[in-house]
Amino acid sequence: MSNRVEPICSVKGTRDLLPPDTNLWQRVEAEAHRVFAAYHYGEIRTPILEETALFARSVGADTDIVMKEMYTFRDRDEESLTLRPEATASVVRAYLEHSLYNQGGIHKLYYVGPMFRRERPQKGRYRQFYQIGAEVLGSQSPLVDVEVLEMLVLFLERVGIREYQLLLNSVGCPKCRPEYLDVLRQALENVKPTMCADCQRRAETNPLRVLDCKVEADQPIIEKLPKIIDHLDPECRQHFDCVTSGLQARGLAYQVTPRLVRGLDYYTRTTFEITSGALGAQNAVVGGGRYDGLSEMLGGPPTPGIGFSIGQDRLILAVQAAAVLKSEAPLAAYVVWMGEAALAPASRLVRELRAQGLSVEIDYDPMKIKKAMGVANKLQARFAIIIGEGELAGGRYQVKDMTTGEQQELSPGAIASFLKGKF
RNA sequence: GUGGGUGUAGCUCAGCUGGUAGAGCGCCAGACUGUGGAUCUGGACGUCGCGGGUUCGAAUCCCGUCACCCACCCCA
Repeated sequence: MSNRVEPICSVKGTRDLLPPDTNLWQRVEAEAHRVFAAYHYGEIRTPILEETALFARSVGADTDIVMKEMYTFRDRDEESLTLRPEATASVVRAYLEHSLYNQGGIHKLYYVGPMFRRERPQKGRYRQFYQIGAEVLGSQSPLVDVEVLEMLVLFLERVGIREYQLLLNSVGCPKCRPEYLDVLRQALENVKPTMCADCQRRAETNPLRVLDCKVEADQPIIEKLPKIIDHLDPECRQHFDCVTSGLQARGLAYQVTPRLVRGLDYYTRTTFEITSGALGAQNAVVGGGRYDGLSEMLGGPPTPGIGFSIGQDRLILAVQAAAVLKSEAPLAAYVVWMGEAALAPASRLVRELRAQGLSVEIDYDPMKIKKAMGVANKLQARFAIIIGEGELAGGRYQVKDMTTGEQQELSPGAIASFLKGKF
């Protein structure tokens, strides 16, 4: 008798991804590799662990992410390390660390991997979540913004996402944003008392967040508040206009959303978000924008940048809702053998087929044919290959099409090419 | 960090006002000893999340606790 031991579960907000779901994850990632490569992006892989200061300096010391959501700990030598809550800071850090700016030109990089934020989990929100993101460093052209969005839209359509909205805004730059904030604060002074409690608080702590309020009664008030896109300086205004006209020229639909305010400090000018229905409250699938000052914040030379990150967990939810891609990993054949004498030839055939890249399964425990055919069916094998005494004697194996029920005899050497013709 | 909901078989869930557990699906076996998907028959499987309390008796009532889910917040 064994003593009962406490089972160990995955920690809160983390989860195991299992087949067949992982097949869908792989296909989404494969599509990202294809699309991004077509736009001439190269993959970057940065450490998951970074010095804490990297995020404090880039994301912003008084953002929610840095203040209360990071997994931060002291290493054995007392250094403060953090599990990355996002990847843009790491990408820029790597860009500077390897002096890529000295190579001239622009750098287009993308990444896929896990991020960590210690929030209360809910639908589409996990403590370990996955992002697929891309960054362009070294260009301040608004047409790069347009191209980034074009690539994003192509990717989403490739994975079967149709119902989405591209929300677009500009948050100005360190020159014009403070001026806007003054205007906004002044405007809020008058209407603040009529707004919800949260907004009254936000009006003090973070006026931009007021714009994001979802309380119905506050909407008419918010409508009348000054919009940042009406207070951009000439350069920012021109940049924004170039982005919108560029999107129009390429037939990309967008919606200017004055309320769209990104939560990270490093954003400048263009910001955007892509939302999808069927996602619950956490409906942002993609967030991104321009961050022209980030390099300097991290001690590098002035280097404009723009990027986005896709919430892969949320994307998968949306893909599943759209039901275009399904989780499936087709099995080409299941090999049924009867009698000890058939096992070795069956194993040889399986090895040959697999070496040809065909997905093939075999069980090594003896089974009655009825049972074995049941297994072939359960595994959804496209073909069952039957090898028994008669087949060994005749040198030809039975190959049964499990979808039609048709069966034919083939010599062992002919099976591989026959199957390959079917896939 | 705050609120609400849910924890019963591998999965989805039923179990009324307390009398110590059920269905469907799945799984195993047989009907059908070299051919799956259909049907029928039989079978295995539960610390009723965990701990405590009330009670002759708790899956059921009470308290606590943990986990998951959803929402707030924030964001991907």
